[in-house]
Amino acid sequence: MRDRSIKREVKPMEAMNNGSTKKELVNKGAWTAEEDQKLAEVIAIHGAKRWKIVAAKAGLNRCGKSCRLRWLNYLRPNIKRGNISDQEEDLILRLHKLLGNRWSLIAGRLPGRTDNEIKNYWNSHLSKKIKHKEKQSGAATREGCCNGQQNRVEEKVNVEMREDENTSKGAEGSKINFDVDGFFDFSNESPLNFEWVSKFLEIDQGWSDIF
DNA sequence: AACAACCTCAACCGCATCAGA
DNA sequence: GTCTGATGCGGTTGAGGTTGT
Repeated sequence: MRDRSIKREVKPMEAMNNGSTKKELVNKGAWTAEEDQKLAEVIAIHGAKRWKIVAAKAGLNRCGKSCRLRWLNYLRPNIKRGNISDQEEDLILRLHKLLGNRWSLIAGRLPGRTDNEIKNYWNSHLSKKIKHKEKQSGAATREGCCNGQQNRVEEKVNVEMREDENTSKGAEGSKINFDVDGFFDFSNESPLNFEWVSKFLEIDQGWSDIF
């Protein structure tokens, strides 16, 4: 994977404002290696929370939000960078079908991947792939296939799942009682435990059977 | 070689939610 | 119960790289 963060020019707020007299000079734009190091050091001491304090302690003129994002998407240990495998791609597709654009939840199922990375991957690769597939299957529909209906069914599943979430997590109206947040609560789970995958695939298969 | 068009991805922005006072 | 600041999330932007002409 390319790392632009070092090559990119840092544009402090001052420069962005054309030298106008802003009280706060907040550093924006790409992070330098030096900033990364400072941030990592401060997080090692104070932990990865209270981002405003972390930002202040690091003395980087960065807002807490920016520090958090940098840590989560880049500096955090065990970050997997580079190509997304076919297996991971398949998983993303299935999870997206199930959850929609809930990138953080999807990322939670892919150890070492960040929500931002998955979101980017989806927008640049998978959404196009799907459009392409739809185009192909759309042609097939005209020849007698029922892909349009299939899409509607998928949409329906998503809607019903959202309703499940919004109501008492197990609404009566839906065909399957499925607690998304419960199911995707990973707090007590090892990231390498993939038992849930088969569980998920079972459910996925269940829907296929229903529709 | 030069330029334009397209692609990728790090980072920002705005909003929603949460937690503490 | 309300207010306020912190945090988290998804959408969007834009710099820089790549590819095509």
